[in-house]
Amino acid sequence: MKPYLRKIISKSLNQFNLSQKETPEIQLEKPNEPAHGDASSNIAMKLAGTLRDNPRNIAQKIVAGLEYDAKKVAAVEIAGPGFINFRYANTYLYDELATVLAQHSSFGQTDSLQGQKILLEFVSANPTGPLTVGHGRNAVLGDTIARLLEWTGAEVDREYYFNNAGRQMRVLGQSVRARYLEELGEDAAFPEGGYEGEYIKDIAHALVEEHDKDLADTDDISPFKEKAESLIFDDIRQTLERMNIEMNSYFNEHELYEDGSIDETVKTLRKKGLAYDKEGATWFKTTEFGKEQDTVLIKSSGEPTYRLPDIAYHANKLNRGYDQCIDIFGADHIATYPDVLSGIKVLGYDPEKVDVVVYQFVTIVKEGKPFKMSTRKANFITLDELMDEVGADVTRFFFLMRSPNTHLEFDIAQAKEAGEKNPVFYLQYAHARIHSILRKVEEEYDFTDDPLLDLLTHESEIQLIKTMIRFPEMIQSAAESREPHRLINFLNDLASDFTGFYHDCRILGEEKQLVQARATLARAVAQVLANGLGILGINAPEQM
RNA sequence: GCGCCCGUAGCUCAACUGGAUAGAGCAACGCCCUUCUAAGGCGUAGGUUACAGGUUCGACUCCUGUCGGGCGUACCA
Repeated sequence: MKPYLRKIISKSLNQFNLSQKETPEIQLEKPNEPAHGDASSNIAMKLAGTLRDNPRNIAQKIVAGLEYDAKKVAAVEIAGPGFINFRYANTYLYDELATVLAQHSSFGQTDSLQGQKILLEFVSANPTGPLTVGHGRNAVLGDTIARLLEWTGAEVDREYYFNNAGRQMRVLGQSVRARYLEELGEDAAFPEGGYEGEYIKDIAHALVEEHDKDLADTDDISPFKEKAESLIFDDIRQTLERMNIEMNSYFNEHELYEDGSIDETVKTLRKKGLAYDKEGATWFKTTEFGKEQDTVLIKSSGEPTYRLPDIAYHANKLNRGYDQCIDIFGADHIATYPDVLSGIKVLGYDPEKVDVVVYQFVTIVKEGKPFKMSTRKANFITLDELMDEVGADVTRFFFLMRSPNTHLEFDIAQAKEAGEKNPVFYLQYAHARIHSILRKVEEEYDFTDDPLLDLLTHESEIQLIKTMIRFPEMIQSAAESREPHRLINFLNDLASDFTGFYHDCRILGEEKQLVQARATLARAVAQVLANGLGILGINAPEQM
């Protein structure tokens, strides 16, 4: 509908003989006041400056020049300082309702990103411990954005990037070794800053079962490290699967060393004069890109910092032919990605193709107090524990409810009592309730003719249809802005409008044709709820 | 110190990216189950959108400053 309105407005604007430059973008929005119609344009106000005329006069002229199809638009009004308000015709609403049913499980899909290949990198937690509630926001956000992009036509690959070398993993190996020796009854000094979690003991135990005492005398920590990595990764994969997340690939940072791209990256940076040696380390001249200080790429120990492989990794991704690469980062990485963008630009790639979604931290509230998590200190709540308590649906919903850009407060106690009052149930309940009604309708009626949708004239029915048909537009905006919470807000509105309809309009027991029309409407709503919940990765049960 | 993000109802958060009278959910209070699921609905109360300026037809949204919180500013990831 909006494209149609834009078209007719644009046509009417021809009367002013505006140049390309003078023609503002025609914005249409849904007024929050129903009295202001179904769509509203501020175009007259935008033009007031260039046309040097009163906005209401301009609006008059635009409206006078509008040619529209009465089957789509019922009325056009001028209101307030110069808004042009459109009211949709019911025939248009019935057509759209029919479209929902015709497209069923694909209603809401668009082709705006058709042909685009996107690589979405997320989670990317190193295998040093189980996924915690802190990782949850990243995981769920990434997966849901991927789903949104798929609904707008893109082909999305989900990738998990990790690094199994370096100091962290060394300490992990040492921690496992200490627990291993401990279990064998030998004296073992636990490494300073080691990983204290119970899961380390489980790994050690597995090693004892597998190798008995054979590893006790070796100084090599790699068997400990490798076992830890493999068991922890098994656990991570399982957690992700439970959350309805499936990765297409796991990318080991190590590959970048093996294929020489790390060396290549440094070489190129040097050649461009953007990398140099100082005090035994290799530095990246980030001051050239507006940073206050240069940053270290390779430490004097010879070990690269994470920035270097990060740059090489992004080059690698773009090299694989993706039109766009999206990263999901926590706020703590905010300072690093400008360096990555600078780096790949130097390497000859288009930084515009890299998009970073930064989400703010999750504050865990436990027993009414903020709770600081640390994987190392074993101060954490795992995603598995959370899902044991509230299930995967609530877990996903909780992380998606809020804008990525705000701090998310996660109250453990509140999440636990979620069975009673969690908002996700409101959506699932509406869906289940519709199916319950539809089951009864099927039992009692046998329809042979097509439904007469124009019997749907009640205010609640019209309202419900209007909300429902905004679905594709919502997906579009949620995908573009990478803000899944918009979809949740929309589904809440839809469920709420359905409940209004449910109270105002009975289905069972009415005259047969009306039963059919209303059941058809209800079916369409259930379809949209199911599609929306599907994008969120949440179940849409037919019974609760 | 500097950079990024945030500050909206008692609490947790929305507000279609500059639109018309700032909305939900919890919590509080008062109603509504012989009618398709009360995991629901209706109503009441709750606000100087942190504060002070500015930009314009119009500001929660943009610009400047102040205060408060988070994150970063590492030869840690």
